[in-house]
Amino acid sequence: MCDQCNYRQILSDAGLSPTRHRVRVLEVVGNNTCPLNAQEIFDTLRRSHSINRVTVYRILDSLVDNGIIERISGGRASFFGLAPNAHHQRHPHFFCRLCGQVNCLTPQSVPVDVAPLRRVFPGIINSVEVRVDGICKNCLKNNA
Amino acid sequence: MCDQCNYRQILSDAGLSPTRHRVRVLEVVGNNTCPLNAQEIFDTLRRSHSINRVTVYRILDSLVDNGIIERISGGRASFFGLAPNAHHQRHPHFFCRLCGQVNCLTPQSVPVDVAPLRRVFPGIINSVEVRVDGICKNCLKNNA
DNA sequence: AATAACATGCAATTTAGTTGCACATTATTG
DNA sequence: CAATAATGTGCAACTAAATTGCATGTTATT
Repeated sequence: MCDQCNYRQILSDAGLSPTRHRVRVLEVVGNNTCPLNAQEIFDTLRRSHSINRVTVYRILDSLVDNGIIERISGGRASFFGLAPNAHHQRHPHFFCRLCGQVNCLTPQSVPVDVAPLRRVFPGIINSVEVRVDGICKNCLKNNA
Repeated sequence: MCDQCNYRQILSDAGLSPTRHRVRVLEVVGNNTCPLNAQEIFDTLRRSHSINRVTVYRILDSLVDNGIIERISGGRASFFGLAPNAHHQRHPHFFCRLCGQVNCLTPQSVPVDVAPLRRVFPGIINSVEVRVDGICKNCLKNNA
């Protein structure tokens, strides 16, 4: 979730022209409190605009490739949230295997230190995903 | 990779009868130096034995449910490796987005501390996955 | 205005995994 | 031991998620 990001600016800075669709996809991802999967993003967009499912997938791919958003794995689908940047610290995610929702955890909740790996790793490191799997509070209550 | 594990014993201890197929699936997963996906495990097995793809999926699911092996996400598929146990410390994995291989990193390379989360998390924590994405040494060389 | 480059839509396809049901094998009981 | 129950496996069909090829539309460059 971001109140400080200028999405058009972010796109332009990355060399992507701020087309209607790209801006809208980025708004949906950026304005949501938790990561969404491609279908949810598509469903949200189509409620108010005409857009194709494939276009959503392609835009999500390019936003990930440009480091604007990040892909988070959860169950069999990918979820998308704003990538770490000046306003957004990197943080881990929780995937509930019952309801399938992905939620953000605080950056402090699962501290990781990638520095040791960066010093010795002979390839390129693009991202580090920390994902906690289990059962969320709500599901625990509802299925008790 | 494990030289010290008695796979039949591990299965029995978990309450799973050590059928041919289960023992073989576990051998393939346990004897490999890096995690394999379901298709690779199936392809390896069918070279020497008659086995169905669905059976492989079902056995992998039950081994994961019983905490014998662990599921590691990489690209669009799941990969499988021995779960942490007496002989195998928990460790992070590296997913190369070019060749699609998953490799094990040393436990020390990306230290994580789940304790802070465990103290405050209101749900159930089943597993914590640390996955580094990027480009591996080989692909870096071959595509330079 | 012409052209090139990039973006989008649509249908078809692929990949990874799942389900339902029949048959086979193993375990349990009388 | 046979009878029965429980578990395991195979096969065909199905589903969800994502991708591809190609036509058309839009934007940028000369």
